[in-house]
Amino acid sequence: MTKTTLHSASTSDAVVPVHEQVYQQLRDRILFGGFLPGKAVTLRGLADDLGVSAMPVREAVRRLIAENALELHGNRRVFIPDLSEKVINEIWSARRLLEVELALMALKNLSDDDIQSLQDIDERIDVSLETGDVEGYMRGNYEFHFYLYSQSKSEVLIKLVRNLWVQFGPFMRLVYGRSGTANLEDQHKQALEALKSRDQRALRAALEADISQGMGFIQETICLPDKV
Amino acid sequence: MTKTTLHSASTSDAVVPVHEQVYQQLRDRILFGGFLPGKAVTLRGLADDLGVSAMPVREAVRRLIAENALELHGNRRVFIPDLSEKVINEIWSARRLLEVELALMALKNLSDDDIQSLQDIDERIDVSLETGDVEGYMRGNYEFHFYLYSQSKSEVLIKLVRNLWVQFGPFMRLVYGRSGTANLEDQHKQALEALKSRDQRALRAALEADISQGMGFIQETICLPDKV
DNA sequence: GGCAATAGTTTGTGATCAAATTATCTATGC
DNA sequence: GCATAGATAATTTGATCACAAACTATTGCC
Repeated sequence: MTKTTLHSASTSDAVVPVHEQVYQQLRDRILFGGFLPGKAVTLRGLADDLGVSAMPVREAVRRLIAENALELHGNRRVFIPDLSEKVINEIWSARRLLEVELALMALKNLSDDDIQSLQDIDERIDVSLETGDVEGYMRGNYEFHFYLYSQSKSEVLIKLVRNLWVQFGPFMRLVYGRSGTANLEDQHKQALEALKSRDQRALRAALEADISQGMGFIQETICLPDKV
Repeated sequence: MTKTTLHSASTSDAVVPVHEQVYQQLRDRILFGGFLPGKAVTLRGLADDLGVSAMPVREAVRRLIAENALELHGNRRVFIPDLSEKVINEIWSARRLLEVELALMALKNLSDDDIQSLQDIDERIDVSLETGDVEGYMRGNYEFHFYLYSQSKSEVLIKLVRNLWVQFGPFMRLVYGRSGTANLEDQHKQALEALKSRDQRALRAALEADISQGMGFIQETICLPDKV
């Protein structure tokens, strides 16, 4: 058990509430595979884990439930969602719909500096892939996609997409934890080429391939009967 | 096969927690125009208003903030969002993207009984339009759309769309409160015709017209300089 | 008379506590 | 040996309180 201590930053004058810090930490852990799908969490357990009282955890958890990052069952217990194949397919098509749209919108606003930034992120992803750093890869992948999407300047759509990402986050870790990062093809290279040449059709194809790779892996893992 | 199962199927006598009831009431008020855009709400105020303590309100409000139905400012105060024209346009295009997709998916599963149910809802909408019952119209409109979308069986997309509706709910009331329901054309008639004839193209056109009418009204109202 | 400092009020935040609910463990009967 | 019922432990839920930040209105000063 890792006990993390939350302390207010002494240098920053902006006081960020504890429930906000708890929210960020929990969302990060969910997004990047800190929890296993289907596992139950308790308020007191999380509170002890994070070194805070139960109250801020309550608010953060309530928020994460609303964002589909956590699931509240009829028993009043909170779970990491264990998605069915059907739901995975729904997320898959929703991602295709929304993220392609976001990427195309972003392409219009994208500067050369932005492309360079994306390339930098992608190089860090390559390093993570080589060293087998699963969490590093997941963080890099998230950063790559949302850096691109942020250039669309469409905060509304971005929030919806983030809503999807927190749902399959725990599964991504499962997939990579099982099959490793070795046989992962970096689909971002083609996306970068499409961005450089301002090719909408190629960008759409690259993104759909990238999404299909990720969600396809998840779908295969779901169908396996064995559990960890 | 003996008596009752202990742990799983005890949903019959489901006791609904107070924070859940508060959430539903507040969401309804937001969806159907019970609050004005830009207005601040207070936890104690809402608690007194609903006749409950502050704690359940805190949880419900935190949840609504996560769903973009309420807005948490840096002052830590909670507001009904006052959307800019830019955000309205983002919601507009997001609605077009998602709701057309949902309607087309629903069309595949739609039975004749479903179409009859939609027609019944639409007749109630007509009554509301004639009597100038703004809230009745808004509830009927919501019911019509989400009955249709529910037949898509895509819970994930539906949640995303509901996330959009709570955002423009307060503005709809502003629009209809200002211009009345008299000059509202019922766009659902064309949608119903398209559903009956299973015409995808016509359905898309009808839905886009319906969405454009609503969001167009909002956009016009936004641009007006006067405030209530 | 206008502006800034200040006191009083309001409000969100976090902690603590009691009651209700659910899960887990244990013992008992068949 | 297995299932069921009761007892115990763990957890959520809702209420209350203390505190700090923010807002309002007043007062005092130039």
